[in-house]
Amino acid sequence: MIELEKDYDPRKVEDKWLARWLENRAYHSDAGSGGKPYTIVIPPPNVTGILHMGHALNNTIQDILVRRRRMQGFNTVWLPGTDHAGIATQNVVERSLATEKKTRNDLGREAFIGRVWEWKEQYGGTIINQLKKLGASCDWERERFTMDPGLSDAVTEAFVHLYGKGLIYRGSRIINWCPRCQTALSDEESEHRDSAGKLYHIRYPVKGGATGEYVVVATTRPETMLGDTAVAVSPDDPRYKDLVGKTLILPILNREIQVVADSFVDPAFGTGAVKVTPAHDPNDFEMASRHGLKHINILTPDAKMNAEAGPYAGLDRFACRKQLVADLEAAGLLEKIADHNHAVGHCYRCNTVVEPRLSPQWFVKMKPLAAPAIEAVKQEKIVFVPDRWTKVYLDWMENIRDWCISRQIWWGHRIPVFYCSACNHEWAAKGAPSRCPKCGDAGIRQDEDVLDTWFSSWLWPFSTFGWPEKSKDLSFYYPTDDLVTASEIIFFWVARMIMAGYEFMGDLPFRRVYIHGTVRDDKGRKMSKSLGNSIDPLAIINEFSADALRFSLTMLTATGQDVYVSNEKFTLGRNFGTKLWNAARYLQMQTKDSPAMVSAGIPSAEGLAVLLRDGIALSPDDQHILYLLRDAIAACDDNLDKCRFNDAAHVLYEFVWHQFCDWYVEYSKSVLYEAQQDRREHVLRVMHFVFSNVLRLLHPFMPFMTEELWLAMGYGVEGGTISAAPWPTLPDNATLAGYGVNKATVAYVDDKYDLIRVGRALRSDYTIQPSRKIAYIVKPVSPQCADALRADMESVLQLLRAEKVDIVPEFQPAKAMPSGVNKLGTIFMPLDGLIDVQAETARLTRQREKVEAELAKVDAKLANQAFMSKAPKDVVAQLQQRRSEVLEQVGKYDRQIQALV
RNA sequence: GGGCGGUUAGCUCAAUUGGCAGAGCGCCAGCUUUACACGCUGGAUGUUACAGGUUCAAGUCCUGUACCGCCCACCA
Repeated sequence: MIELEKDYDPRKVEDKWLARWLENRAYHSDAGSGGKPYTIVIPPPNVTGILHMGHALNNTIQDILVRRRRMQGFNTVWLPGTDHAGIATQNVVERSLATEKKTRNDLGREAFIGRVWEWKEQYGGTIINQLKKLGASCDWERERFTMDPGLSDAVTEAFVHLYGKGLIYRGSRIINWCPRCQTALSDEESEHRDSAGKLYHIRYPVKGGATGEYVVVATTRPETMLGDTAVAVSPDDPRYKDLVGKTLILPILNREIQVVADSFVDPAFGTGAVKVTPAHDPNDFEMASRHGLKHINILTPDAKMNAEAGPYAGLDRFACRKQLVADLEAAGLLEKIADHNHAVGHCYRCNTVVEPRLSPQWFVKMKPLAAPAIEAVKQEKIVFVPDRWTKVYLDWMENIRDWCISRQIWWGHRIPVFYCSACNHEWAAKGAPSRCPKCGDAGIRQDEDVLDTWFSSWLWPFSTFGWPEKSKDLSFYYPTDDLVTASEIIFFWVARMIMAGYEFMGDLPFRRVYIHGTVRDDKGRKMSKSLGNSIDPLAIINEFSADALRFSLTMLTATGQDVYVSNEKFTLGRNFGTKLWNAARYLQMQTKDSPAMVSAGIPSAEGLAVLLRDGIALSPDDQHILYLLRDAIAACDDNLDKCRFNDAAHVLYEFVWHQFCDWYVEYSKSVLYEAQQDRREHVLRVMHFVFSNVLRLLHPFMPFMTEELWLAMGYGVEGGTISAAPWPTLPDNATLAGYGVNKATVAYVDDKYDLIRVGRALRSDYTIQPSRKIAYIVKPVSPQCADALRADMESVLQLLRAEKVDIVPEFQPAKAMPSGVNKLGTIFMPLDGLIDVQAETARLTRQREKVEAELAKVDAKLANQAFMSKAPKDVVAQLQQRRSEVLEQVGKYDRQIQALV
């Protein structure tokens, strides 16, 4: 044993263990080196990221899963890494360039990418180090980065494969364009946000019509009219029947445009006439292809008006909107401006309003990839926890649209497509070809675009294990077991990984997806930098400890529900840690003279048998705590199996604090302080046995403190680790009985504790100083109870803090005496004339009223014939049992009140 | 517009399959009880959002309403 300091110093202990774990390669796994595999791949945080509460929760959950499996003997690997986060990282580096008054164009592509790598080398390890501080038991030797050579190779392989199958194509489509990042975004990367906009009603004069003959169109983006090539109306709209086919004059530009009929148009919305801007609206684009309309792009990449915008060329889109509206108004062509709330797309990286824009981009055909991924989930080969996400996933998958994978940025995997300038041949290839495979010309160039970051992430579960090589790791660790992530990322990542798994590996990427809630502030708002309401997990680690952070988060997060946190909430985990620490200290102090007793805490095949070495029978309290320990292990396992992490933590919290500390340790004091040596040692054994189990059960939740205590208590050896200790299992009921744990005794102890509570309440009601030892009298309900209590008197005295407790079966108090009723009997507190008759009458009357109310309730139920005939027997029996108890108590109170007057 | 989640003690949340509504924090009273005041003992606190329904029995199942939140969506 290593003596524990009075105060736990988490900074010292956590730093120490962190260093040792890394040094000892404590969490390294080798393929095939014993044990069935258990695999988790981390959702790779952005390399630009810093640890926030969402990460803390996400990784704590993964660590709980992984640490438990490791202790259960699985060959466990938790693979860490980071994501190159194309746009986000490029933005970060561009910002730092901006401080030097430079742009990426000043550097050129190659030099800029060099800068990004420099940045990555310098700051990219931040979040990994923060994960280590959290206690994440990743196999750090396996850390991967989505841009490292192996993964880049996987990306090219995947691209070439899909290209070869015709599942990747290039086409001009309306895509979401971020004018600030100057790149296309996928549909998922454009976040729709409700905003209070305007609906502008604009008059388009009819060519050759009378003065004042207009078609009025409604639009939220008036500046796009500069790109209009038609106006569409519903074919069934009587108002416009005669207009179809006619020509309108586009105001300002005086472009002649046709009126076309298209069933897309909803006659009930706006004016029933829609301006058609094929180059800046996906629906209009569709309409244009149906009617053979021209596309006129009016925007530059940074969302300024281009030459097509005539007088507005050069203006920013919003400035143009303002000017155009003013000009229309001056020309009498603005009918009205109505308020209109609608959702506007924003760039998920920089929050700029995205602009739908016609642009040549690369796409992946998703429908064929989706089919097996839908099947897998429908057949429950892959399950979502909580189950409701299954529907969200399936809805999205069944309506999946092609994925825009090209980005006009520099940081990322360059699209491996090459063009021959001699023969215009286009092909995809791995490596760096030097000649056109078709004509042999050396004049070739590679596509300028890079791939969407998620194009590398979707390969993560197998690219990290060496794919496309058929590595030993890959065959051993794949498919992975659990994926733990947040709901935001189901479409971005989870769904795509499932598709990639089937497409490239021919097998599912993971068996279970646990979706946890979002961490919010105490007002329910998402934590964000701009709101300034973030709680920094590292600040919590510094103020409390990593264990406290983890345990608190786990306790507070109901399965799949959002969690609201504030600084004070982390005292929960801190206080629990302190409790555990002090329990350990107490145990150590008591064990000083009997060091051998520690052996009961050392996991061994003997298990409980070690307790019985001296042939001493287990006391009722011993039996009780062992029984509850068994229950706690069972409940903890069950909850962890079901991803009910908060319930699992709660079971342990309750067991450790209230069962072990408040009752068992308190009981043990009488034995430890007063009993003879062999009984002392016996109790110490039970305590070490239980405590050792507790430490192991808690290890996944609070790895640092449990590791420290494991060594300090002497359950482990110097240089060892609790993660190598076996996960607790306890014998079933029958075996437990074989060790002398008797279920009836356990039930008796529950009743005994209840009796003690009644006795304590008496003392409290009469404000008797705790230091004053009371002599109680118990009138037992039966001779068996009397025997049990007599045999168990040491425990009763200790827990009741009583001087003595007389068991008097025939006790009839001669005078009024405070008392309380319990299953085992009535407990009296003789006070030697101190009783205040009035106060006591009031107290008893109050208590009687309570019991009587319950009696009335129970009686009403029992009188209900329908209930009696239809309710199951055990429910009725339970109620009848309760009735007799309550009835008896009412009678007791009556008699006591009687005695007072 | 479609979908999902939530509404339970002062606060934050639990409550597997319908079967005596719980915990933490806070609150009240008492405590230098020799591990722990980050503690111990005792205590108070509920029209389970609302309105109906099913059932012997509803926080739990069904129908509807209100409010809060999230996700998806091509009504310009």
